[in-house]
Formats: sequence, C-alpha cells, structure tokens
Amino acid sequence: MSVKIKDIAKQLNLSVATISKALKDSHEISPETKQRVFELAKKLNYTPNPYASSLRKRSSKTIAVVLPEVADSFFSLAINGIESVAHDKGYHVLIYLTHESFEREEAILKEFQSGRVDGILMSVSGETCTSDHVKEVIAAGLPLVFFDRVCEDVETAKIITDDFESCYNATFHLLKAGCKKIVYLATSSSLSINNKRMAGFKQALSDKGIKKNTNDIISCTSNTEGNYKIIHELLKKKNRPDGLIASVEKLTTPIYLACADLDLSIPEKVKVISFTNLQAALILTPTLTTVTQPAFEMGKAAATVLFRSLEKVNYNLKKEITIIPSILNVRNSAS
Amino acid sequence: MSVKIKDIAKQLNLSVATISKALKDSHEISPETKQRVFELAKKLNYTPNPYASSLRKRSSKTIAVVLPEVADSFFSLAINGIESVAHDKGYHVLIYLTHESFEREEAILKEFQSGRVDGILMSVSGETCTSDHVKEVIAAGLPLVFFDRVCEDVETAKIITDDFESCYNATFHLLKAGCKKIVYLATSSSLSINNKRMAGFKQALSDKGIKKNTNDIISCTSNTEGNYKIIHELLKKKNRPDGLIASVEKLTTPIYLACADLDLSIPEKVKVISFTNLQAALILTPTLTTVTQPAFEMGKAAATVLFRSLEKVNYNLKKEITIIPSILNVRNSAS
DNA sequence: TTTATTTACGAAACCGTTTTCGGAAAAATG
DNA sequence: CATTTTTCCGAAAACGGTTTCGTAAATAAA
Repeated sequence: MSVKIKDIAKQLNLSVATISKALKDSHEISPETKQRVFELAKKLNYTPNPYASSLRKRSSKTIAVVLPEVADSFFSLAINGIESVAHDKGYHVLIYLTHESFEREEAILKEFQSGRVDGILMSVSGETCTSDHVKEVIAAGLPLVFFDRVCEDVETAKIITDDFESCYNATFHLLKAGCKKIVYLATSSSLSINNKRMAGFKQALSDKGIKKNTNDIISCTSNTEGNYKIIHELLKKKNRPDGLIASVEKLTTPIYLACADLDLSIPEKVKVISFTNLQAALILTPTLTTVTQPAFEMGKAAATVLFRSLEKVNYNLKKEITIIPSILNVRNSAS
Repeated sequence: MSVKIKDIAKQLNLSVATISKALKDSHEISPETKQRVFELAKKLNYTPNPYASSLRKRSSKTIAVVLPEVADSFFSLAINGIESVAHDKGYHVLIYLTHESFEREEAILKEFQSGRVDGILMSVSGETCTSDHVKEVIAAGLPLVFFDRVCEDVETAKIITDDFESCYNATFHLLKAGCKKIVYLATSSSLSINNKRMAGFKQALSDKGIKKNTNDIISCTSNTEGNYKIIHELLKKKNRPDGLIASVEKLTTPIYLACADLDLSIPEKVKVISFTNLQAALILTPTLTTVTQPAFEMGKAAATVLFRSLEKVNYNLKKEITIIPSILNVRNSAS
C-alpha cells in the first residue's frame, strides 16, 4: 500500500534505522546519505505512519477539545483560535461534543486515559456538578486546561473572562440608564460562568442600594421555545422588569421576539443586554448592547498554555488563571 | 503508566492473546475466562491503546472533517451533524480548517496519505480550482465525501443542497415582489455552490424575460469591511438595485448596515434575501427572508454515507449525489 | 475402542516507527 | 606508529495490541 521506511531502506541499501534518523536530520547521519534519503522519500511520496510513531514515542501530537456544543458563536470562534495555534505547533485536534450531558462528558474523558491525546482543552457541560472525572484524567498524567466554563475546584490552568466584572458593568449600565427592576436570565446553575455573572449582577444591585428581590433571577433552559415562553410570561406580568440581562447568546432571539409580540419597545419599555458574539447585534432594531467575550483569544490562549506544558517537561499547570476581559458594547438596546 | 493487556494476562496467568480475544468476546475463549477477564479489566480500569491497535489493524476509527472555517452557522451546524453520527459509530473526528487557503487544503489532504484517518468529509476552500489533491487522496484508497462545497469533477459521493433551485426561487420571489433590478452578491467564483446559485439567479431572470445586465452580479470578498464598502457603493448609485441576494451569511450584516446608513428602507427601497442559517433572521427589522440550508442534516448525511463505505468492503462511493433541499423562509425583508 | 472433531488456549509474528547500543572505519591526537 | 576520539551506520529491542497457526485436552462420531 503506502510506502514505508523499509521501502526506502531497501532501495538505498541502508538500514531502517539509518532512514529513520536521516529523516529527522540526525547528526549521526552523513550529509550525503541524508540528501539521498530526503530525495527518495520525496520522490516516493513517503508519509510516516503516525500510529507507529505515536505508539513508539508515546505521544500522539494530538489534543482533544471537548465542548458542550458548537452551535454557538462563542465556541465556533474558540475552535478557530485553538486550531490556529495547534496547526502552528504541528498538532492535530480531535473534537468531542458533550451536548451538555455529564454522562457523555465522563465517557469522553475516560477514553482519554488510553493515550489517544497528549492534552485536553475543555469547557464543561451544563450538567457538570462534580469534577472527579476531570481530576482522574489529570491524575493519569494528562494536561488539561479549561476555558470559559471551568471546574473551580480542579487545580489546573484556566482561561476565563471577567464574568463577574462584565456582568457587574452590564447591570450598572442598565441602572444608570434608569432601570428600576432588572431580571437576570440565567443558564445552568452549576456553571461557574453563570454563577459569577449572577454574582456580579447581585453586587451591582446592592452597590446601588437596591434590595434583593427573589424574582430577579430566572432560570432558562436549553430549549428555545421553552425560553420564549418563560420570557413571554415574565414580560406579560403587571410588574414586569424594565431591564433584561441575557447571560447567554441563545436568549437574545426569544427576548426580541417576546418584546415584539407584547408590543414592548426596546429600550423604552425594556432595556436589553446580551452576552453574545453575534455580529448581527449591529443590525438588530434597536442595535443590541452586548457583552462580547474574547472567544478567539480565549481559545488561542488556552491552546498556548496547553502547548507550553506539552513542550516543556515538568511544567506545572496548576492554578494558572488567565483572565481576558470581555467588552461591553454599548448600543441602543440599553440606552 | 497505564494498564496494558500484559498486566491483565500476568494477573490471570493467561497469555496476552487470550486476553485480547476475550476482550472482544471471541468464540475461542470460554465464557468463564471471558468473565474473569472482563472483571479484571474493569477493575484495573483498562483502556486499550488506540495507536497499537490502529497500527496493527490498519484502521484508525477516526475520520477527518476539513472545512474552510467554522465561524459560520452553516459549518457549526454541520459539525454537530457529523459528530452525532460519528459518536454513534464509535468514531473519532479530527477537524482541520483551511481558512479558505488552497495551499493549506493541499497540505492537509497530503497528510492523510499517512493513514491517520479512515475517511474524509470535506467542503472545499474558496480558492480551490483544481482537484488533483483530492483525486490523489482518493486514489490512495481513502473514501472522501464532499458536502456543500464540492469539486464537481471528482467522482465520489456528494451531499449538496439544491443551490440552483433555491436561488432560482429566491430570485423569482423577488421578481414577484416587484423588483426590477436585482443584484446577486457572489462569493468565490471557483465555488460550485456560488456558480449554481448564480446560474439559478440568471435563469430566473431570463425566464421572466429580463435581459442580462453585466452589473447584476457583484463579487464580494472575505473581508467584512471591504464588503460593506462594495455594498455601500452599489446602493449609492443612482440606478441602484431594488433587490439583493446575499449568497453567503456574512453579507447580511453589511447589507443591513449599508441600507441603514443610506437611509434605504427594507423592503420598500431594497428587498433582501440571504443564504443564512442565523436564528437572528427572525428578529431583524424587517425580519429577514432567508434561504436556510439543511446544515445539520447535510453533515449527518455526509457522515452516514461515509460510514457506509467504511463499514462495507468494496462499497462504491462513486457519483452518489444526495440533494437535500434548502428552504425559502419568506419574511418581511422581501415582501 | 479408535478416530475425527471441537474447544480453549498459547507462542510468535506482525503493524511501522524510534531508540539504544555496539562496532568498524576514519580522523585526530600524542 | 599507537592510541583515542569521531563519524557513520546497522542489529535488535522496544511500543501495545491483533492475528495466525499449532496443539493438548475434551468431546463426538464411527
């Protein structure tokens, strides 16, 4: 089938050992034979078998990125960032989707004990409450770096954004704009990002001397229609909120739809800020005030940190937290 | 480090051959020893080394998906579809981005000759004009199925949507809505999808008895700001078009922006239809008439066809074209 | 009882590289 | 010239599974 080292060796009357060394420019091989080997290898279109070399070298030159889903502009951009540095480093990237299922996440991580990958980039699922599965894979010797959605009790590198501050700022912005009753639309309560954003939200309220209301935080699901109903119900009430913070991208559409259906103009009746990276924020009516996360940069940073640990021996990956700030893009939906 | 077959063999006083067979439930092994092997394997948390078995079996249980980019809702959804069936089949998926570069695409495909993957799913880059690189990889014995962006002269399975018809319909819809001068905003002229959409556009015009105008097709780039300028220029002219067809998602934002900046109301002054899967189409003002491609389904179908060829021996992948129709969602931007 | 067949397992080759170790020849050193 | 050091290469042992083939014991058939 494909050409192997042995084939080259035979044609040049050399040993496989010599070919192998020559191909990696070893000093043990004379320039002349290297030249001959290079030429024949090129001529025969030789490509080394990655599995043979992975087996022998006990390293696969591939990393895994495990994500909750990819139908979200954040993760799409993050993948771009990851792939760009992986490609530069000559690594391959395997992608795994948990579909927000903890069970699936567990199974995926368990598989990594086999040595299929040299390192892991991960954003946890919305169902993930415990972290034994990731501690286990780290204990097995695999470097793992979290990005965006992290397990806070796992001691490893994390690339996050300033969730607390950005949501604090968003809330503060709404308050300054005159909102009296703001509702934070939450995602999975087990998610670190959600809780930090929620905390920033609460802090901003209390800093402004606004007393907590049990109704000012509402949990949304992963079901688009369900979310629409929840938001519609919320805005239909007599004491409806005059400000909304969508903690995740997919809540934007139901919010705008519900406001249109209820004839509540944005921002006059309801002011809106969304955590989203959608370019379309610019062309919504009104233009959407967003908190945009540095998705590409976070992916890039996560991969960079991971490769640092893969390249250096004994590089410690513990407790290295990188924070890349999000940006509050003030537009018309919250003025 | 990790536990190997040899470890299990030693503990049970059996040979590695026996363990290997037992683990795959071979009939050569008695039920009792199978039981013992299963139990110990589970207890020791044994996970087979994928590289060892790939090397020996000459199959990797992994496929490659090579894409131009992933910052597009179409490809995000397609990845979801692909991953879902790959996961069901127990396959791993490697992702490669060409960033619309032909050179990169060539290098990526060349690498596959090494046997790293068992099959390939691919959507070609915007720069791809020749197809020798894909013919080569197919000749090397790797099944490859195209989805969405195909090389028409390569004889293999293709999953596409009805680009001609959907653009014909879109154009027809604009004409029925009263457009007199429609401009088709094109992408890479080397792309099959672009040319088919363009052909559908032209056909609709000629079917309606409208004579061709050299100015009714305008090429856009991959640069967002550049596209804005092009569209802005176009709409600033005295004889500006009264209908626009955006052949790719990323043109939507610049169109809406340019219309807003020039104070051209949609759909009164300009009617717009975009090829896009963005959910936000529902909340634009006016709501955007779209041609949505069955992205998830196409990814799923592509993967399914590929696995059919991977599982069966001598399965022929030639000239198998699957067409999954797109949907024209009529909304307010083109009424 | 003898012969044929099945059952259950092990020895060893193999997949294609990498890497260690050893050694002959050449070059450098004393 | 004798000795040491380089230079350049090959044999062979890994890496961790899979698979072929052989065989002793158990069972079935004659």
